[in-house]
Amino acid sequence: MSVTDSEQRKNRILEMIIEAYVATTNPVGSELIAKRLRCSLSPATIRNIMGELEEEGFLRQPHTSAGRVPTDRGYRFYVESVMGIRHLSSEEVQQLEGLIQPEELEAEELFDRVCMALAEWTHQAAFVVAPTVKQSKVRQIELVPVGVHKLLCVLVANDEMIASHLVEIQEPMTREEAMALGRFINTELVGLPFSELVSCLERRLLAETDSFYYLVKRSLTILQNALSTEPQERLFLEGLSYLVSQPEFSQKPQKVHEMFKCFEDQQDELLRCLHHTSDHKGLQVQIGNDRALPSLSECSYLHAPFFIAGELAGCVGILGPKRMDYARLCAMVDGMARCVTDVLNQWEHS
Amino acid sequence: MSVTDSEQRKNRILEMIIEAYVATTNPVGSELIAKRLRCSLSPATIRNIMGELEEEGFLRQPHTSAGRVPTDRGYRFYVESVMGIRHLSSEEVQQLEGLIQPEELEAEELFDRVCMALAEWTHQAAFVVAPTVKQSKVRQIELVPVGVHKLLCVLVANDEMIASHLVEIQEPMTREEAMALGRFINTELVGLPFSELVSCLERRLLAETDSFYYLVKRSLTILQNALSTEPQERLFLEGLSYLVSQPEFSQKPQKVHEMFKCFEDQQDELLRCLHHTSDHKGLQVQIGNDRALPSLSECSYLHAPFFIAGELAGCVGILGPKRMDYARLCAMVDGMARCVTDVLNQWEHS
DNA sequence: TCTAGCACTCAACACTTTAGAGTGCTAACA
DNA sequence: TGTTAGCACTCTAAAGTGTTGAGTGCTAGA
Repeated sequence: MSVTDSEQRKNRILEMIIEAYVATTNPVGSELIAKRLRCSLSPATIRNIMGELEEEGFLRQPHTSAGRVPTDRGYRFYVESVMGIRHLSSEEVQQLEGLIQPEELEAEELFDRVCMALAEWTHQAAFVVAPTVKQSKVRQIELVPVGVHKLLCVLVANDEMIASHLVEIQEPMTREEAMALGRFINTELVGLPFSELVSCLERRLLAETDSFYYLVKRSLTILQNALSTEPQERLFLEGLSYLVSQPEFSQKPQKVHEMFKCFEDQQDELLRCLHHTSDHKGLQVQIGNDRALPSLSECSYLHAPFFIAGELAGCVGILGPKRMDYARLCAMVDGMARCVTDVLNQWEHS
Repeated sequence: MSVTDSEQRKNRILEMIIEAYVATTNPVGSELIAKRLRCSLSPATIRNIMGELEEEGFLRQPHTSAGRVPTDRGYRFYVESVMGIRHLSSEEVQQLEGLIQPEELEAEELFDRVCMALAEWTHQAAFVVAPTVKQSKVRQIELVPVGVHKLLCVLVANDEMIASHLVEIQEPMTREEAMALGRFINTELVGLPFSELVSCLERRLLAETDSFYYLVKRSLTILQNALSTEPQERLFLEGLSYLVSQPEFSQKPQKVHEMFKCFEDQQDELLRCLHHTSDHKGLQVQIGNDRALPSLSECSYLHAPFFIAGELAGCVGILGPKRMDYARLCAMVDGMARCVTDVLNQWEHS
């Protein structure tokens, strides 16, 4: 038997162990695997191989007389080298698009639906990290006086994102003044990234010779105020009940409490974590994460990016116990991300 | 000993049992109560009284040789007749106002903060049922064309509530047309309740002689669309981790899963439930609720209304296990509700 | 009307036993 | 050299047993 043959067999056995464990939550013994292999190998041989896999750090035994359980490293190896990702058929993707296609036009509504649909579909806690206007460029900004000392500032980005913020203003502003200011903003600032608006206006203000000095100053105050409350990105989170009902957590209420505390109080941390590992490469799998978020050390999350006009815009993903059906769920998350990209780009062109 | 004396004593003992049980989660025995009463009665006498309380349905025994535990009826009686509500001092209310007073001006932000602050303060899951523009009257409506086929419809109510909805329009609309339509709406419809806008416009449309026929028709389409996606009221929910960590639930993962499923999928039902029992009378306590929401049968919730311009606007409350410190929590919820009323009315007058 | 005393009940805990699942090792076999 | 049967060994989970102690209800007497 060649070296690669033996390696292949080992991988196959690791795969079977992981799949059996994921399905049953029970440590997997040599006999079960032998049975599944239809007598091509005896339990004793399987045991030898399992011993090797344990030495290499892919498996471990909860106790002497128990079967084997995958380690983080085992899962990781499985995800990266062993499992096959089934891609969704185009019919499945179309069905999915029907599911999330909202009648309304607001991006927020779409992301919310995507998140709920993903949770419902995978029976796992699902999340969406969504972009906000702050990541795009100005298409249009409208100022609507509301009452005497308030101004509703509507920010429209070139990728259909919309945000509106109420801003307090010291001196009252008439509708005409608001329109003049709006005209100024919409001729001078269109096309700039929202993230650079403030610094750009500040620069113009320093060069005091600007003939629009007063307009620049006033827009700066308002936009600074409006943009300060606009987050960089938004997190949608749904289906937490699925997380609670996982057998590995239902015996550890302490763990569940920690996780929920984390969702409530550490959203920034959580976002940073998801964002940090997300890049253009596509689907990502994170198995456990002791360093960044100890409360989620017993969880895995997997997420895939979606794009607007070819640019990375955000990601969709799920969060579950380490013991999850990676092959199936990867396909689903990946499919959903593609689907979101499709829908967003249909919007773009409409 | 007169009848009322004996009744008073019985109530005192019920009170002590409930308070001891709330504090420890353990069934309460006669000896403990006797000790707390500083030897004014012997355990045997207490036992007799406890026996009576059990016959009357206020207490029950988990098993023969256990202490007593309050029944729903026991809690109810305690809340209605026995416990004393301490009201918050004005300093405490002021402190509270400092805590929730947001720097931003949006009502949504306020309610969100109130909800989080209440959860943090009480260490219970907290909720706010908040009004939307649909419950108020039109102060101002602005139409902002966004792109070619979209219109942002900003609804400003006379009580500072603001909502904006993106509406798809068939025929493109210029900025001038939008302004004309806006002028029409803001002269003709101001002061009407948002809930009656559509029917009012429909009536005018039937009387075809209206000289503004075209404007009426166009506003109807737009407002119908904008208002259809505006909910009647919004539910804010925070601090669910506190619910998870209650000892009575941490042993019943099934229950926790049901509760979370309910929060995720039955928000309407939940809202209806909270709204139904909320009225002008003030603080309300619901102990268990088997009929309406079986998933929350093990929970109590208590909530107090807040007002805008003297009108019932919504409520704030908490949700926890039946075994909760009603006296303390009632005072807190009541205080928070008053505080919200104060803040909202300060806004109103500013 | 209250209380001391007593018999009774039952959950909780510690302890023991047993069954069985699974292992590692060894010697024999292909 | 890789595979396998056999066997001793380990350890958990479940079931059974005995003991303890908290708490009760009842009764008779103050």
